[in-house]
Amino acid sequence: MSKINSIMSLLQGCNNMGKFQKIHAQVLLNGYQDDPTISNKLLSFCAISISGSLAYASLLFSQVKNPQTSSWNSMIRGYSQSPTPLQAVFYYNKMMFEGQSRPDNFTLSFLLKACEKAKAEKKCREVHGSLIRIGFATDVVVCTNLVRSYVGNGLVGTAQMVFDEMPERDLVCWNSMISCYSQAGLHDEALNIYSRMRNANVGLDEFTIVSLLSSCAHVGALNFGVQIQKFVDENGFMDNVFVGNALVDMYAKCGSLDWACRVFDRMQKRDVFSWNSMIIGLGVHGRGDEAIHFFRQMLTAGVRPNSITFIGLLCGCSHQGQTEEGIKYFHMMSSEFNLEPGIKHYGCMVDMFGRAGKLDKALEFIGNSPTQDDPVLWRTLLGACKIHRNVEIGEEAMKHLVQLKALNAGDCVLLAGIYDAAQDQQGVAKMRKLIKDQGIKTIPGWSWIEVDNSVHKFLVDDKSHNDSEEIYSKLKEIIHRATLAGYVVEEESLVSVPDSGEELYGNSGSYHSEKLAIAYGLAKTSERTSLRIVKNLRVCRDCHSFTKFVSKAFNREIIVRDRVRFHHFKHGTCSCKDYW
DNA sequence: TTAGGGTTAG
Repeated sequence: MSKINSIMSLLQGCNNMGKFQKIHAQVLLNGYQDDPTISNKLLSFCAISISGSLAYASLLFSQVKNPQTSSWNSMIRGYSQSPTPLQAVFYYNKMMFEGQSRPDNFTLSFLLKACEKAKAEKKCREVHGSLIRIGFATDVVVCTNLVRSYVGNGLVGTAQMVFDEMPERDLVCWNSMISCYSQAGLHDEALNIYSRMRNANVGLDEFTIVSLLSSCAHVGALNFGVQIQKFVDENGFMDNVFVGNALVDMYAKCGSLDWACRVFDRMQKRDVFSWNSMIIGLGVHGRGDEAIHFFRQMLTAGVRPNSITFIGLLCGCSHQGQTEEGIKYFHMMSSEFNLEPGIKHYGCMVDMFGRAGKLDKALEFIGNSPTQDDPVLWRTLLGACKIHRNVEIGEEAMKHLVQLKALNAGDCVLLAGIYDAAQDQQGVAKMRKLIKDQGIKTIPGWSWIEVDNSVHKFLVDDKSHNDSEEIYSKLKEIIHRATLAGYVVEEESLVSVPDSGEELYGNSGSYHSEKLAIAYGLAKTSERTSLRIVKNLRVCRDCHSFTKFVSKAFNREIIVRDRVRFHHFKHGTCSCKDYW
């Protein structure tokens, strides 16, 4: 074996910098440092392998005379994966400036990865221009990287355009587009891309399935999720832990905890994602004690919890009013698992004490949190003040929201409700004026329901649906039957913003989106079918009471997922026991 | 003998 070959084989087996430095010394001793094969190999080990060192790679690179494209690629690739991806852009600029070597398809792929990670939008556009000029606009891998880089920089529309113009799209490319939409929270779009993908005959694999299931989970598309599970079983994809986890999460988020459990039990291998999905699922369904039971099993199985596990646990304790347990797990995070509670864990605690009526304790937790500048904590407290009709602490929370310039219409509506309960009409008027004068934006409320594999979305007083007439006449019948069963309209807050088209609590005379979704569901599904509704805001008291009576009058189970938890309505009662 | 895709919170 020649000396060069023996050095190459030593490098092949190298797995730490100590060994590497010895090999490097041999290279220098034999004067092989300018051999392109050797120098490339040295560089790629330092720049790319897990046990390498980018600082050492930079040093080596500075000693290479006239580096070849592959050497530049090693540096650009190495930095694109590092915590300082902008350095990759720096090396690319240097490469172009020196002009000795030309970038190839690999250079551009690594560079686009760096632009995605570094949030270098301008550079991403520039690379787009370059790759067209150099002739890589037809390279499916380079273009897939371009699409991802645009999405990573928030330019979803441009990414879609690049995708649409690609002359050839393979399975990975389609999967990328779906996962980009799914990760950007654009779940309708992710599901729509899939229907286009089916026509393209590229097939689908585990990656496709995982992204699709994640989108199904977010929009509550249970029927579609069930179809995917059939496909999973037929193709033996259950062995894949990602697929199993995504199925568990989909069922839990679609309100089917029994099915989530069944999938969980069938899984050959479970990781922290599998356990977290179950714990969070149980927590948001208000089954905190079962979440704790799963947590104990998780520890017995030797799986280490992470900070998300504790969000699930604390959320479960909060919805079940178990403050003592909640405090225990909050402290356990740091004392037993070396996990520092983050702002979201403090948020769970504020919510937990707030719901339980321990408003002083909630206030104390905000004071102890890592930052008091988070509007979410104050908003949570304000919500609790609404439940417990506490004007003084409510005003305190409001004061902080104003100071943080984070006030929204929902906050004003909450405080108006608190004033209203205290029969302080001046306070109510003050809030109404605040919304109007400051032009505070409201979040449109909507609900959706999946019937026959398609999702139907409703806004407040929505008349845009094709079956609108039928929906409204059904709603009249439902209100009549619910009233016979004991339903009485609950007018809550007197705040309303006329003509805003927004859904605000107690906007008397109008129909909240979930009522329209329920009417559609009852009109279009057969008797005894459960209705599953997803809502982007919290359910108001009136709709909550309405849904209870509808479940009784029509003998239907109605499962509503609101912004923070699940409500299972059956025989006139709700699983949250009116504690929400 | 160098490239592109996946899950939990928010």
